[in-house]
Amino acid sequence: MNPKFQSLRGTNDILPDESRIWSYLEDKISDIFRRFGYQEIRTPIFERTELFVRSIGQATDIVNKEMYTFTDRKERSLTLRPEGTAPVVRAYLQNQLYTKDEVWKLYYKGPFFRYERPQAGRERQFHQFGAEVLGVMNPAVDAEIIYLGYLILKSIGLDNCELLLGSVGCPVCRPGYEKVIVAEMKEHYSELCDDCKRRYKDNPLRMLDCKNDTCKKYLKKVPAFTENLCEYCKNYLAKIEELLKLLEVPFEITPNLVRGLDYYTHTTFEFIYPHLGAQATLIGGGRYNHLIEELGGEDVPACGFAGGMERIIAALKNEKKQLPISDELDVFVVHIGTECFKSAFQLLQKIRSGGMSADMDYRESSLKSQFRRADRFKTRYVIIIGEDELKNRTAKLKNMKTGDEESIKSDNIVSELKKRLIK
RNA sequence: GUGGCUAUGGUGUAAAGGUUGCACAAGAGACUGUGGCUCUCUUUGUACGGGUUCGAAUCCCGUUAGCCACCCCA
Repeated sequence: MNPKFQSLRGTNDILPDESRIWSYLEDKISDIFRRFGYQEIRTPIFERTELFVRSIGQATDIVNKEMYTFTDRKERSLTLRPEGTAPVVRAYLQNQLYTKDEVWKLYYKGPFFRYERPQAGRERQFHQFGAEVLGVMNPAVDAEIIYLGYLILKSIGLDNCELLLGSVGCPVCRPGYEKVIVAEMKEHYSELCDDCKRRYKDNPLRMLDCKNDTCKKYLKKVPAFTENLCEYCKNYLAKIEELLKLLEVPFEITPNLVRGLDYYTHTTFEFIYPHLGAQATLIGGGRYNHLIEELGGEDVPACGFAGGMERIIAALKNEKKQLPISDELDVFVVHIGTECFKSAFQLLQKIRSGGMSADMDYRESSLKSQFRRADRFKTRYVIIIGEDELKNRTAKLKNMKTGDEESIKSDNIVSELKKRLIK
């Protein structure tokens, strides 16, 4: 078959076999967020373009080439949200949440959009969940945010991820360190790759992330940022390390963990699942102390992370772990002959009203094919209504696991099923 | 955005320019009221649009989509 339409590049239909996994994970993740005291927030799918430009950073790849931006009928530039933090901060300011409480712990989940070349683990419409703590500057928050990510991954069976931890400094020490990089790289400028030449001017810190061999060679001589942090930042990072050790979360200090969004300050971290190819980051996050001010609020500190659903599911599949997903059907109603259809249909709805899952074949299929169907649906009990049963005002109840059959009075079917299925 | 690889029933795979075959899945039956196992039968395909050729799944071009690497990020 050649359908007239197909989904756009980088977008996917999540079919029942997959959506079962999605719902399971979403429930599990929401549950953990709630246990940690986070409340859900839902923000619109699109915002003014300027919000993302201001928050993510003019010079970043996301803003420069990866946004789904369009003009609406009033000639406003709008953008499909490429990430979750900026909208949350916007909502926090717009709704003046800070007047109701100094501290907010929020979580979200949903679709996000980036115009990139798709690849396994990278879609144009992808799905993230995330958490933000607004209003507290304390290493305990950073540590808890990291622990939260750790626990989510662990509780779904991904307990062998690597945690990378770093710091991008603060306005006190970052400019100084950028000078160190620039000074060190000055004499090699002509040999740098094109990207690094640009970064040299725009954002020297990003050079540390370069994969080019020549650049890497020279960058090795640059002292690690973790050695050049100001006393405050150094202490802050050390306290997070201390708390993570307390919580028995293994981590690795990465001197050059630079993230692609400009708003980060101090803490940055990433959970990596190494067997996933190039798209290995499952969860990424950090502290963003000046974003709220940048978007027009007071200077409120904040910290958060986001995790990628598609990647987590890919990792889970790679692990070949069985998820405890139940797709069993409680009851399948089998009918024989036109006469019995009505009673079967009525009974079906009664069973459902009684709180059990039930289905039937709406076609007049053979008994055999109805049973085959019941079997495929992993049915626990089959109810059979035929002419004999109709005459005697009874139905046959068959336990599909044991094969046992018994005859039951019509009036008692629902209660008998309940007795067996609902504990 | 750059480079490379790929596209055959619903799914997974064969056919080295000459009849699109197999397995699984799906449907019907093998007992005139009973599923899983077995057996039989049936349905369904060369991604789309051009070109080369007597003849194209096969060669060429374009489109679309997927994959891989770069880039970036969740």
